[in-house]
Amino acid sequence: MTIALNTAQSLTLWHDVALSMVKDDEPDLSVRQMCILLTIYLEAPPHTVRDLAKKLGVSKPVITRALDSMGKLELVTRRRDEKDRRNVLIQRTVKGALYLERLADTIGNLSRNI
Amino acid sequence: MTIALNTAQSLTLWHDVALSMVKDDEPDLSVRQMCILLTIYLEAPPHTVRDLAKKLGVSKPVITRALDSMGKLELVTRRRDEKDRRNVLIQRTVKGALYLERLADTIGNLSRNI
DNA sequence: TCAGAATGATACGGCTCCGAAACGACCATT
DNA sequence: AATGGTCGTTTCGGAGCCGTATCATTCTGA
Repeated sequence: MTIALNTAQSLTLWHDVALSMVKDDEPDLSVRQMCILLTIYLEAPPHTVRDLAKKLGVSKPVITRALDSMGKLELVTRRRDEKDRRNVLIQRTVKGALYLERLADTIGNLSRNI
Repeated sequence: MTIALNTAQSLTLWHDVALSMVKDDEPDLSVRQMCILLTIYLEAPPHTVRDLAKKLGVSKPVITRALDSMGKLELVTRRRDEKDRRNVLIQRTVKGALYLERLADTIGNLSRNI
């Protein structure tokens, strides 16, 4: 199935979703944080700091700090890789999955009305 | 025409667009800034600080500061309302229109591939 | 005309984030 | 065991944004 949004539909959808994110109580994630979170949940593990930095084209500290913030919100967790203890494996959480499920619901519902 | 995105489609689209925003050179707009910008361009004028604050459910300083930032990027302009000089009318710019046109293109193109 | 309301901007203290550089822990090779 | 490379984190100064409270300007209506 192919979906194609025209200009007005694209912007309206983006606006409506952004508005719902602004209006709910939870603190807004930055575009970078959202991008990291979605990568972790959409792509197959394992996820490491260096891989994410490369995928997003940002520096490693950006990833570390974003994981700190989202870790406080319990949207992601970190664990040492026992096979190679230099690596940190980034993992999903129940709260993160629910957060993105809600986001998908919002997008899906709003996409129905444009 | 009705469009309905399922969960995976919604999140993939959001991820892809966020990634393209992160990767381009321009500084990322916050969710609030984006929401304000889209409101200005999608809804009919006039737009005032207090109206935008009410629509987004945020305080007036949030709007003032977002307009400052986006004004520096030349995405919006402000002008005094001569009929009631307490009001400030927020206006579109060529640069802002082009910015959103590009965003809509990105969304439209990425929506075609999911 | 003048007190009060309305509007947008600013001051303040606090928090987050940024990019670049340096760091400690760990691994691989010899 | 030593060395060089890899990985994630931390540090540093600087910049941006937040919410609350307050401000100056402008309008309104008794």
